[in-house]
Amino acid sequence: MKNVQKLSDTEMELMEVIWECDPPVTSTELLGIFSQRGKEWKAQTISTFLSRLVDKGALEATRHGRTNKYAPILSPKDYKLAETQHVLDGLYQGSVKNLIAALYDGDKLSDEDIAELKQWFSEK
Amino acid sequence: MKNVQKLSDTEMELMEVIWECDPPVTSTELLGIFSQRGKEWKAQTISTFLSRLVDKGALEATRHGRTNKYAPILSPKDYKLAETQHVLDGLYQGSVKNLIAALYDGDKLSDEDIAELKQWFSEK
DNA sequence: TACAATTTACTACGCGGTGTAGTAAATTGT
DNA sequence: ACAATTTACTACACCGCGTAGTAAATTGTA
Repeated sequence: MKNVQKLSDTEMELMEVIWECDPPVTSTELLGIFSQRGKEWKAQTISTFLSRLVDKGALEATRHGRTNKYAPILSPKDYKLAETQHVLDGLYQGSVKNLIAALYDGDKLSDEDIAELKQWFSEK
Repeated sequence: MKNVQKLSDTEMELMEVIWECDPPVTSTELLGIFSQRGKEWKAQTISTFLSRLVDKGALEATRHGRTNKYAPILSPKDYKLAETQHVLDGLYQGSVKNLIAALYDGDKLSDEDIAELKQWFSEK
């Protein structure tokens, strides 16, 4: 897993969709999907975002005639891990225990959370 | 805990220092501290950041003669919680278990981590 | 085969945040 | 009364973002 570049909100929105709708996909397909969801983008706007995602190493584009097919290089798993690691390192000295303790200390762990986690850990 | 505004890298650097060196502090004191660490800022630069931090609701300034004393409103705890919650909500549907599972799945949990966490949970 | 339509590549632009700092105004110690 | 200090206000260049126009490539079709 290489250096994962930070994605903007809209870029993430695109990635989410691409991850779901089994790739590779074309810009036109995406345009359709977003239009269904009420996102009325100009074709050009989507294209720009796709290009930027390619630049950032999140997508890969392969030419087919005049259209591109886009497929993820970055997996949701890798992206989320990278983001999570970033927070972990930046705020908790990389320690998951510190994170959990902080959440607990800040009353952000419900009883259900704790039960769930206890359960989870007992299985490891 | 109110709406915590996102702080930039340098703003965070300032906050970290202020959190450590028991507040309230003056811009001149901070200037000194940063100069010791090799950060040679113009006095004005620090002042600007302090003002912005006041605007963002992270600091509170009280006038004493011609100088200000700055004290944190936002605690490190609150800031970290807010950030953490943001990631949790954005990437893991707000579920800590999802986060832990993702880390585990991505081999980001060392055996020590797991042991430590098991231990921690057994005490709750 | 020439042309109209489609899709991408390249370019642009306004906006807001960041890092940096100058200049003006307030205040104070001398 | 004045020089020094500190803040308030303002500025500015740069970058990323959201958005899209225009030019170039390609293709289906008349």
